[in-house]
Amino acid sequence: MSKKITIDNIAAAMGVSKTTVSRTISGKGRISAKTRDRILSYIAENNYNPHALAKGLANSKTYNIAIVIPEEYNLVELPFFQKSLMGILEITEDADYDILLVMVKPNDITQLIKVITNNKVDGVILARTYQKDMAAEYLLEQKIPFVSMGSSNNELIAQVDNDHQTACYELTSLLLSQDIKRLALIGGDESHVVTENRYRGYVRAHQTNIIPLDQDIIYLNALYPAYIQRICDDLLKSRIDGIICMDDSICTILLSYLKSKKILIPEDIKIASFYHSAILDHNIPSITSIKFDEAELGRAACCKLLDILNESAKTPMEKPVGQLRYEIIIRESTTKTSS
Amino acid sequence: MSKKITIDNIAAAMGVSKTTVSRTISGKGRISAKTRDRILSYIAENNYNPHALAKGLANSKTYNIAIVIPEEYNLVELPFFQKSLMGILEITEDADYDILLVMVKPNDITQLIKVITNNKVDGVILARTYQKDMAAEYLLEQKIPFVSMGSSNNELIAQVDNDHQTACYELTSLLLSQDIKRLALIGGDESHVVTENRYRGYVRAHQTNIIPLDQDIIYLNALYPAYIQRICDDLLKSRIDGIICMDDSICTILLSYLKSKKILIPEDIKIASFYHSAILDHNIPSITSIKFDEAELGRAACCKLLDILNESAKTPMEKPVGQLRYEIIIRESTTKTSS
DNA sequence: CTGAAAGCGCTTACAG
DNA sequence: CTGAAAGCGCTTACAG
Repeated sequence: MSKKITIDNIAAAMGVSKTTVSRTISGKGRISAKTRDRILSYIAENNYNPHALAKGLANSKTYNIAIVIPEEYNLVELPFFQKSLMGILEITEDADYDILLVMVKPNDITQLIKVITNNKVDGVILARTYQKDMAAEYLLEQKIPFVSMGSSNNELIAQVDNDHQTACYELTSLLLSQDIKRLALIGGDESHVVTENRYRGYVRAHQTNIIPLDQDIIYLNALYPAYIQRICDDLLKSRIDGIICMDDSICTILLSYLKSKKILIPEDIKIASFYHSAILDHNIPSITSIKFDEAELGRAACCKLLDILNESAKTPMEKPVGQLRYEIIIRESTTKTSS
Repeated sequence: MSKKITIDNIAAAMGVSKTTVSRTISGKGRISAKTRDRILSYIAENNYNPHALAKGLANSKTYNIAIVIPEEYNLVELPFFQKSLMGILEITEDADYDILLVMVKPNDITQLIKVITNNKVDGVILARTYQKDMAAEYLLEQKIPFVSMGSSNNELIAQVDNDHQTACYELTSLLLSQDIKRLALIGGDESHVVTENRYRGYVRAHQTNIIPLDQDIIYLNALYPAYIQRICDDLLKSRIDGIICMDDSICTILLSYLKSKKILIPEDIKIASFYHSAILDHNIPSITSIKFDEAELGRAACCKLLDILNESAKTPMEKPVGQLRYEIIIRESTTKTSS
């Protein structure tokens, strides 16, 4: 189309200085209503758009936010990432910021460092937190504003999260109170803070319900199908009544394996899981699970970061994010059989 | 940490002009080996990193690529998007570019326009193509380099795709040759180019196998569960032998409904689908499906765009992307029952 | 209310 | 081989 129009062009066409043009655009400083309106209408007609780079260079901002995602999302089909990302995008739609995607590996945050040292972003959202989190440490050290989705043990880190501990507490209590006394737990990566939180909820529920905890039916780091199957073999020998899976990926593998072993659910064993995903809900029998609003989590994280970024300049309006809720969806897999 | 170091600082410290520093960094123009090495080692020690914005402003590049994803990914749990995104990120890791995420709605590409007019990106990857594609038309008109993942009917558009037509042709032929003569087809959004391509493969397979086509057992635009169930009711009356689903989302809904109707698979009806996802593979019975390498698709798209972006400057090296293959995974849902 | 000028950090003809 | 200078498009004290 027509040539890219700049603030200089406008100034020349209007017979004013570019200072004036810049000011009417930014709304800073007093401009006579008359010249302002003239300039504004000229801008509208010739549909001028500021050059983000130049603007950014002048006030050392990039108007970009990085979302850091672990490479492991490559392997699993969990919709968590996609849904929370959509929530983040909803927020940035109306903000001045755009989203830059950065992928990091377990012990390799070079991509994040690259993006930070090249000054490509103003702030960062961490899509997952680890007990010992290289990315978080680096950002803290560099004094880059960031918020993490998922809890961190470090209080210096701005964070948003669903209450996984209470969620797991409630789910566990619910099952224990249904006469499922020997309730196993299979969890994922122990280095994830979220794994620890769920574990704690499970423990707490046993204490409250005065049911002894059996460490032999608690398995963490169940990351590979083969290991999950071995766990399953062990559990079958342990005469358990039920199993809580910490995510739908674990649960899916478990379900296939149990079916191959002709174990009936819920007759022989009750099953419950985290994440109310399609794969669990369409399963026969459908699986009791905890449902989080991932998009809401993304929205909350993004709002929080925007608040931090604007804090210095504008009034710290700290939009209260509200408690992020969850829901326990009861399905066939934990329902008493009518026999 | 230490203050951000600039080209000016280096020049001062080294007693040379910033021209010289800039040149040794970019490698353009002749510099004496001696001063070059001095500067280079100084840079390494004080770990200097160029300011991307300033660099970009000077040579009017942003070093960003936009990935445009449709909002509808919000609704479905298809791992397609996530996997192809990971492929794209793999490529940009070693390139100078970063990935900016842009979400568009069916009839609203304002976010894309915003990113383009604000000069935030140098090129674009379209994650989905439509028969009439607002985004593609806009980019063509603005002369922004872009490539689409998925086929387009417009030859002016750089595109990468799996061969969905041949894939559907082969799958259909395979089933027809197994004595599944009345083979229904349930497809998604007709405005997607990919839907048309699969449909054509289905038709072509009937012609080749000299089996009459029955339009009454072909359903497109099966976008909502309720509609899919109604289709299913119709099909059950039509005495069909098998059904091909154009995606795993449709297939999942179909499977639940068929189970609720006590229809046995594969005994009563054979089922096959596109997308070899966990949900179909873990289903009992497991579902025959076509497997694509989504990460490879992302990689190919990204390489192609990088080629286009570099074409003007460097030598057009047009890395040949190679045919993107697919695989038909035969599972229980189409296997002859031994009765 | 308005403008001339310097500056953000880099690049690149042009002239030695 | 090297440098002074102008420029990318915007912002913002400073001075009217």
